[in-house]
Amino acid sequence: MNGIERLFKRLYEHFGPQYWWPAESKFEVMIGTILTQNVNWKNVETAISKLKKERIMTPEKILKTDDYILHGYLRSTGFYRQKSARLKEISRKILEEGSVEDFLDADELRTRLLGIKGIGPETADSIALYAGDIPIFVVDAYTKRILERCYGIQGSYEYIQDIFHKNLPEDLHKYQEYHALLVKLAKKHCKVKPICQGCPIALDCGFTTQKATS
DNA sequence: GGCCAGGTGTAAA
DNA sequence: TTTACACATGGC
Repeated sequence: MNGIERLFKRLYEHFGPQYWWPAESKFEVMIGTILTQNVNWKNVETAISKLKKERIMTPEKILKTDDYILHGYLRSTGFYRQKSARLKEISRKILEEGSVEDFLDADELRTRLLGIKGIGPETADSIALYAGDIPIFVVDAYTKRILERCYGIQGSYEYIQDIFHKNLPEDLHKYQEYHALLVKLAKKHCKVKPICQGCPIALDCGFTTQKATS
């Protein structure tokens, strides 16, 4: 068992399954991946609740909603002007394909997603993994932080992603759980400051018991 | 009051 | 190819 598999095993044994992505529909997953860009998930939940309460959690309704109104619903997620435009753009692309299912089932999902303004590698992979059921590893800021602290590994998005792809069997549910578990660990024990406080995973690294230096 | 949060696009070095 | 910056709100 390699280090990447060992890390997964320890995370899973400690935290248990996370059952990600937290959403009631594939479209809601897609909306969530865009709204959570560089923003606390709590702020995203507020906005998603409003979209559901107003019954506009569909591509058709999003497109029909006035920009000014949509801005109000998305305000808590920050960058709300950009994000309103991005939700409308992906809704438009979905309807061009027919439906959410058609959009997700068509060929070259990741490539098509990356062609949409406002969707970068992490958002594209999150949609592919959690809505498209395609086994591709999602790399986020938490993943990079944990790898750097625990293993001294740094690199581009693709470099980090390759490490997971090369060290894990291609397994949709394992990829889904692994990413969720990394987020769980980082939120609880791998904050920016203080670093790695009370990490329960006992990784083979020099940081797990180190106290904050500033 | 300052730091941080499940990024991305654009422009300049 | 890398770096700097804008985008913006809310929790702690």
